[in-house]
Amino acid sequence: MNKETSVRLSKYRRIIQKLKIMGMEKVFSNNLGDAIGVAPALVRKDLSSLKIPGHKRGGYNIDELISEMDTILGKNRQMDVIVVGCGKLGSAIMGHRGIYDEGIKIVAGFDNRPDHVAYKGNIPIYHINKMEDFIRDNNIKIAVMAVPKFVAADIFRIMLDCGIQGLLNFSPAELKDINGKCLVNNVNIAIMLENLFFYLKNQQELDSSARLIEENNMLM
Amino acid sequence: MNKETSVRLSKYRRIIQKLKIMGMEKVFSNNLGDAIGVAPALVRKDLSSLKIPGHKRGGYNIDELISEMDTILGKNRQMDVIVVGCGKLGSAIMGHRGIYDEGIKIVAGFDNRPDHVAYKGNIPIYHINKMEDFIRDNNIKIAVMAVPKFVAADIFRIMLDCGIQGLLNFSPAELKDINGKCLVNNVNIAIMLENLFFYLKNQQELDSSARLIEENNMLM
DNA sequence: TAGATTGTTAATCGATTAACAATC
DNA sequence: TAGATTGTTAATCGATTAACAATC
Repeated sequence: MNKETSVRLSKYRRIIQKLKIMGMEKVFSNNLGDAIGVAPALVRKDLSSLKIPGHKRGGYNIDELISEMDTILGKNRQMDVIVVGCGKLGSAIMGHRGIYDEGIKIVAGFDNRPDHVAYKGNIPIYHINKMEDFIRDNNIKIAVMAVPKFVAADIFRIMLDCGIQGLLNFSPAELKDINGKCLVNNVNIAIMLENLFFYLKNQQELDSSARLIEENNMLM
Repeated sequence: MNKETSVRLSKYRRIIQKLKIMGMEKVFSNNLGDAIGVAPALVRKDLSSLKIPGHKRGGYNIDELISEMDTILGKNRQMDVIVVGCGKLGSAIMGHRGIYDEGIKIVAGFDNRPDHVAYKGNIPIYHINKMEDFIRDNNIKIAVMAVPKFVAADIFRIMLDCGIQGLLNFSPAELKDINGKCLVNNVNIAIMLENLFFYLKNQQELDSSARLIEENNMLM
């Protein structure tokens, strides 16, 4: 299963959950396809690759679907993460409502000045030099990083050493594990904004040339 | 140009900038290809689609490249954005170093309680009901949203009305402009973390079955 | 039964890469 | 000149979709 497929599954799950809350009991591949904007055939393919059976003419049973998916996706296990770097951004993430709602638990924060962090809440904050032991002792697999650019690579190296396998990186440094043991999701806010500007600029150019063509056509 | 291409161009630009700082004067398609992990042919295709000429045997001139790209990508224009929702996350974004470094300027923040926001800095904070006029008066095209889930859709609608064309959305609501006038980048931290867990779980499964196959092979 | 929907195979599509002539 | 690199065309690849037999 590739990353795209995994993301699609998570979308299906979210939609099915909503349908269940609405009181529905079954769902068809075309419902799910419409909802996330893919062909029904792809939905069927995804589900059949997970060995989740549908019923000819009867679609997929929602309860069955949820329980199968939760098992396969590990959603009913504990999802513990740590936040490394508890400045403004790290603190904001620690208090982020959406994470809590999704059933993910932030079990600790780490900072080089644990007494000075902005975050006030129930998550313990430790000194960064406690991180390595904590990760090993608590078998943490996934971390969020929100540290200044110049320390990001060093901290990442330590994380790799103690077996972190997934990282959501908000620091402006582009991180990558060349050994492929750790999947990194770089969330570079500045680059994302820049890309919006780039894309927009380009669209405008396309628009204006489209307009020109349109005008030319009208002359002909 | 599609979004992927636009993202690639922005990566080229970043690398070229670094090469320039290192004192280099030219670069070849295979250098850029290696750096971002694509075939040199794709680099040449991208650049030639922008009408940036290379020199047979001489590669691409770095100064030429930067100035062409900056013009085409609009990097030398002013890049003004607003931040809507100045809670912890919005405030953190307003003070984010990476955005400043990239030359993007956050010109205003908006909140329903402008007197209570955590952010302390030089960016003016206005009441959310001033947003519409501000966007129109200052011709703002791109916004960052960091509001609670339940108000996201309403605020988005107002933004669309006053012509916002790009949105970086940190609220947990999945936003989309059905008319395609506004490109939305949904950054859902919880979903990103969840996907890391999903992907990881799946990898482990694959790993363990790979190990089984491996072991079986050794027996044969 | 007729109609609807799954599960799967073959066709399509778009994006990337390989290959190579042009040429510096 | 020989060698290297671009610019572009054709081939490849992977992912998505269309189509359809199976069957409830």
